[in-house]
Amino acid sequence: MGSVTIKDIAKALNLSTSTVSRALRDSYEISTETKNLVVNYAKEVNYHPNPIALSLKENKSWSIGVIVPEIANNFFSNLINGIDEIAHERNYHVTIYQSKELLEREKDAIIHAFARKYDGLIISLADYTDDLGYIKDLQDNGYNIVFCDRVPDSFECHKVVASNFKGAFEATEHLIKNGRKKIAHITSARNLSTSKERLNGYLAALEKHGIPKNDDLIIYCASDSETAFKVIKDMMLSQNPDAFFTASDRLALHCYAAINELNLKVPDDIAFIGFTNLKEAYLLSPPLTTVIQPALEMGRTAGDLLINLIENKKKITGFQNIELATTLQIRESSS
Amino acid sequence: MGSVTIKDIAKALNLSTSTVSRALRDSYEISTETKNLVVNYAKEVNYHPNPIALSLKENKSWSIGVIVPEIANNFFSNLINGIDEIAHERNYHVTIYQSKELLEREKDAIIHAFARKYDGLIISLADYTDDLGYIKDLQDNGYNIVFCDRVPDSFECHKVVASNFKGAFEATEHLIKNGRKKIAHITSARNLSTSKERLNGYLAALEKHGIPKNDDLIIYCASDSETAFKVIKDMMLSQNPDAFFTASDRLALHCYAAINELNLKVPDDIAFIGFTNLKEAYLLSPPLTTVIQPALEMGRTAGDLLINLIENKKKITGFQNIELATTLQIRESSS
DNA sequence: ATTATTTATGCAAACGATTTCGGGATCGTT
DNA sequence: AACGATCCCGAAATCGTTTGCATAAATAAT
Repeated sequence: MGSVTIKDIAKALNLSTSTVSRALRDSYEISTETKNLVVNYAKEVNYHPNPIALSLKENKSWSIGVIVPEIANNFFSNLINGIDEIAHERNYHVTIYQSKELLEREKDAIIHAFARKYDGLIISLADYTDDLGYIKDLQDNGYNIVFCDRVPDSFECHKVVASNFKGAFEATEHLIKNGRKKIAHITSARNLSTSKERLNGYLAALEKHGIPKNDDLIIYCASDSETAFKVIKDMMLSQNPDAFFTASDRLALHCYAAINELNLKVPDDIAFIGFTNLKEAYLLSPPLTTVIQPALEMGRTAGDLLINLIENKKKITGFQNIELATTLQIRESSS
Repeated sequence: MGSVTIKDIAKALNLSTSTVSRALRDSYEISTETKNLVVNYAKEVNYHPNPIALSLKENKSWSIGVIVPEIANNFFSNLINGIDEIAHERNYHVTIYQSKELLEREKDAIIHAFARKYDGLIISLADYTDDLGYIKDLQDNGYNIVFCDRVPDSFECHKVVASNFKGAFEATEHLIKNGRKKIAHITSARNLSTSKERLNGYLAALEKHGIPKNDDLIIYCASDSETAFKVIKDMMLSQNPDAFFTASDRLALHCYAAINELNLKVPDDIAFIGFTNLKEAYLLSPPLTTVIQPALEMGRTAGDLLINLIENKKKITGFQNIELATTLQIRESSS
């Protein structure tokens, strides 16, 4: 509870706090004798400098914040793992916030991180985030922010993303080449950068192969998971597509569940590709073909970029815009 | 960047910092006129009090730390969700640490949390944690710690756990009642409280039904995932059990993979029960029977307990020891 | 022997906020 | 008119640390 302070040491050793402080930081102005005295005593009483006092003084916390919609999601937890690895290597601590897809919580988190003097922030935006003005203000004020995965498109910023367009394009084309003609696309909230790009990739593949766009085959399922399952099932019944391309972990599971419930056979009745990082994709029945995002690597990249920005404000000019390749992992669900 | 401070407001309004502070905290000593003046101006310039300064003064951070072995794990991320919900309700922030099953990182995290004046800590211990002395010291010093899931057994402390013994007992008995005679148990590191209790539950069920213990059917697979798969496969080949009871999410997946690779049929060749919180358990083929831990509720309980301890040091006497019921979710893998 | 220089240390301000104490107005009561 | 009460407000200490400046003692240079 009552930790030892520099003042306690000073009193015990009959020195001033300044001397103690300098001795501990190995300043040249302190005699070796005194230094040893102080250092040994500090070790003995298990002294640790109070990081809060340091933060107050230095206006720096050696911590970065990470805001994701949801932790219990393979993609995001791997992303966090990547960030965490780098942060740990470079002596930073990570504080994780969950927005739960709620603007209110996202904003709270950002304000908290800023107020707490976190040295920077990595953000993956919530579903319906529209008012990004206050984030831009922060950024314009010199606060270090790196966006990751779900990024804003209304202003310039540092971004680390997966090749969503290309990934979606390849997945769709793979389905087409396997003879599928009526490919449904289940995606997340329409304003998300990831949704848009994946949709565009999907559409581009259709167009390339002369398949007309069919709006009935595209549905947006935002964060409300309860209705997602129902909506997907309804659309299967009404439209009877011969393939599915889903845009997230969450949606892939809902689709699988819907398919199960309707007793459809994959891939005979319907082919299936997810845009997921599910650890269990290969154990599903049949094993799920999926566009894999390099979540860990994205996290590492974003973490590295952010810390470079923090330590290095001068050298990096212009906004970084890093895209990492996805890979199409073909399994049985799409053949 | 340069946030507005109370000093800035005082200067701008020609008041003292004390007056500004009091006005913002709605003190009775300040005239409504002045209050309005200050409050409006503060809003206008977007003033937020510096939580670091507050922490320094109050020796309180309104934050709690959570240490788990791994975030990318359904059980732990749900646990965290529970903690997060309660913390949010009660105006605390949560900082998550991953120990990665490493003592070194666990210790770092604890020291960091303590130094940062986090108001308390929820810990789920790493694999091989043996030296718990320094944690006990902290606890004896009055630092608030609640252990959750993986708890120490060498000293008294606040605990929130699942009914591991009972859950394992019921699962094993269920297998026995379905005619299985040679039931293997795959579990985690032997020193973990959860491993011990689940093993005991398994053994108790065997004993009750007159099945002798067979050490060849029990294997410990600690955090090293790469060998786990191989070890499990070897044991299947050499021992040819007719059922599996695994003690964690991670191990359940390795087992499923091993079964797949050996082309065994579940449940005809081998029955299977996991002790898991896999979201996808019902989509595996066949759907996985599992002992479900109330992860979210455990998190909420631990969070609540911790915050009660923090705010309320007097009233709670003695160490709390809370056990929450597991439920056996029967699906096709065990019939 | 006197002055200059080095060596080792202490004092005090600063970071941003709260809070104890005290004091100057203003008002009412007698 | 005098006294007490009430109402507003400011000065200063405090939390733990760092750091510019001052100072004392010891040594070196003249």
